[in-house]
Amino acid sequence: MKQFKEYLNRISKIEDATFNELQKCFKPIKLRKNQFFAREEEYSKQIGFLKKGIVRAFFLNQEGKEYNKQFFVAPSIIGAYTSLITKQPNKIAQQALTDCQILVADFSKIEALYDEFHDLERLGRKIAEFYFLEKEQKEIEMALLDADKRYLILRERFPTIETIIPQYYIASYLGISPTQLSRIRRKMQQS
Amino acid sequence: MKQFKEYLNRISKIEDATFNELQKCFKPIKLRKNQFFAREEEYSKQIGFLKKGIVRAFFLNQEGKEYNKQFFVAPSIIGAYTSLITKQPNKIAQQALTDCQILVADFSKIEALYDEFHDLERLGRKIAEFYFLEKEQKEIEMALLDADKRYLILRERFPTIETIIPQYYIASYLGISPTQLSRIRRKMQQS
DNA sequence: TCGATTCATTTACATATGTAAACGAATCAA
DNA sequence: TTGATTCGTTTACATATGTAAATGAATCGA
Repeated sequence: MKQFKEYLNRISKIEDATFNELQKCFKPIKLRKNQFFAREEEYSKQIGFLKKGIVRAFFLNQEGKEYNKQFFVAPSIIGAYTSLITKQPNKIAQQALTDCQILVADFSKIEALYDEFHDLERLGRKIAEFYFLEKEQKEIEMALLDADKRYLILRERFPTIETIIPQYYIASYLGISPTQLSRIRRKMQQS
Repeated sequence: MKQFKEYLNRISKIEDATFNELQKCFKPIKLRKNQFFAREEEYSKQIGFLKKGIVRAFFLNQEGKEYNKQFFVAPSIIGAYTSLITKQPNKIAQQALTDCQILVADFSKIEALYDEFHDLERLGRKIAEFYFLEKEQKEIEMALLDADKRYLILRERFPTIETIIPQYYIASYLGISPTQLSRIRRKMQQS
């Protein structure tokens, strides 16, 4: 729990009393590689704090092909945020890419605490803002940079990720085919 | 101000006392077509409520070519949100595409009110969440749909927009060249 | 009214990228 | 150890899309 508290505190100061209430909502679980934290079509109820491991978020197009939207590398908050907020069916699956340790809570319980603890509401605001910033950052990268550069950025940001997950996941994250990623990798080796 | 209050109330209930304090921060301004609400490289200070008109958000790539990121159609909140949150220089310009009526406030004044008014903090959270949802929606559209379908969606969402702004702005929003948009339009006329 | 400007379209061409299939290396399980 | 499986790469080919330039229509200002 210490790791969790520090993680939250770095986002927004949280009082001890607040964290005490908050932590009561969370329980540790383990996820094996390839198990799911959130599934498509379900109404998501749970939010998690990823203590250890890597999780991918992905969705499927009409032909059933996967598009990897995001990688969560611990420490990170995970969960089908959009489904939790909108109470609509989840479009985005989240799956463990490695064995994971996670603290899990019912999101409704946390929402119920917002009324009582203003600093928790503030934390919620900061997290939403942070999610927004991440999205905008990716939007700009997708619009401004070609796949070569996005690949380099990904490798800088998560140097270990390539040793852990297959190339075709990375290609999908970059929005290109595995063939194209292979071409990019070859070109980069030559120079 | 009524329109503004109703707009906010639809996002999150706001008490009269809170709104009274809040509205003191805002002043009406007008923007002529092509004038800027936010500029690149500046440290943004102001947030706005767009009462009337259309504003585009865009940024430039290395060659100085514009990419239209978003269209704000009244009623809407505008402002360089990322710069306001991070206090970093703004990367995204916002420019009036039509004559506009806007309520403007110093963002720092609003942030100062967060401490006092819990319901305002909640509103801030909801707005951040809403921004996030919008971004995720666009991310999914960009990843899953080809330009043809994204074009149709844009036309459904803003039926008037094509009569107001040039095609090459729309092409840029869709992430394609004007040539390609023209090809798509021709194909759609034929069928 | 007339010339200039803006803008959508079109054409020709080059290129980037996807798809499908084959191949081979590495890994894994029996 | 061996056969199967997974996965990255490569090849061949088709196609989508960008760029550059020309054209023509519409609009605007003097």
